[in-house]
Amino acid sequence: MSDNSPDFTVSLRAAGLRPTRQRVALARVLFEGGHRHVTAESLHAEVKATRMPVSLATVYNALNQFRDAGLLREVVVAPGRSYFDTNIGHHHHFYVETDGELYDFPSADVVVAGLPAPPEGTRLSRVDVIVRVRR
Amino acid sequence: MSDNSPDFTVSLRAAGLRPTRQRVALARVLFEGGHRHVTAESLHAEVKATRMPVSLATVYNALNQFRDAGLLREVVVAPGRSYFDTNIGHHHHFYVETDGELYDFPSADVVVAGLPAPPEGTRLSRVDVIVRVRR
DNA sequence: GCAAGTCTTTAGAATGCTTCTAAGGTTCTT
DNA sequence: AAGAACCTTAGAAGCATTCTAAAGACTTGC
Ligand SMILES: [Mn+2]
Ligand SMILES: [Mn+2]
Ligand SMILES: [Zn+2]
Ligand SMILES: [Zn+2]
Repeated sequence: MSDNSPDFTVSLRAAGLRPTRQRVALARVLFEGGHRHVTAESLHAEVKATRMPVSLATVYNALNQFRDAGLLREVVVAPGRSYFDTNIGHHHHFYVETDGELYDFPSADVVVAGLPAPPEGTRLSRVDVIVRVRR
Repeated sequence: MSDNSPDFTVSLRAAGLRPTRQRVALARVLFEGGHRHVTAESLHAEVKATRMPVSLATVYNALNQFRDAGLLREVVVAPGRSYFDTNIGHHHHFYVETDGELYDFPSADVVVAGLPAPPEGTRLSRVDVIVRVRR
């Protein structure tokens, strides 16, 4: 590579995924700017606009693979409304119910204390805090 | 009414809903015992077992109406996985990702402190804490 | 570089959950 | 009891997501 763009080929390979044209194009849209909250549909629209057509099935495949590889996390806010989040650090969300928008806020400010022990035989996976607001 | 069962006719009417046979049968299954987490499908199976057949469309209609009336709350834990919760008091949830079970825990024990102010022009609706665990 | 092997993409079909349609039935009001 | 309003229902439709299987792309060893 002779330019200064991040080498998604390397990170995809490190995640155990072949760096195909489609996955590289999707990774660029997802990870080149700041943090993003995308749906499969919105990402599909964006990547098509880059003149690298990718099928919707491939967008779903890639999002699920990226999530399974730890490159993304999934946030479910409402039935049939799932966002993929490029911010994989500790943080929580505002969800604006009236228009479907999702905003981050750092978990550093928030204290979630006094959680009971997980049910017998289970191990903690993640604590999601979703603050639902309306306009 | 001559027996000692709760009069769902009254609570349904208070919620602005006609106490039809179907809604009363559903209310009985939902509210007669302790708190419940049901899906449309699971409730449909239960009410059919009471020999009062109700269509699945009616179960969906009733769950949405009960929720809109504040008799139930909806908890979305995963894409395509929505529970209706008869516990409408303040509490939070353990979600066992590996088998789809949902358990309550009281919010009294839990402190969620330091939440940032809601985005401009929005009002707080609810704070959901979902503690995800795996077996 | 080339072939073989493996993995990926894709269009379109299928799925699963939820909502809609519109026709017939129930409940409420007078 | 009659009219009006509302409710239930089967089946169709909708929507997000996954599956199928055939064609294409990437990788490895030569
Ligand atoms: Mn998914
Ligand atoms: Mn619903
Ligand atoms: Zn986020
Ligand atoms: Zn609950």
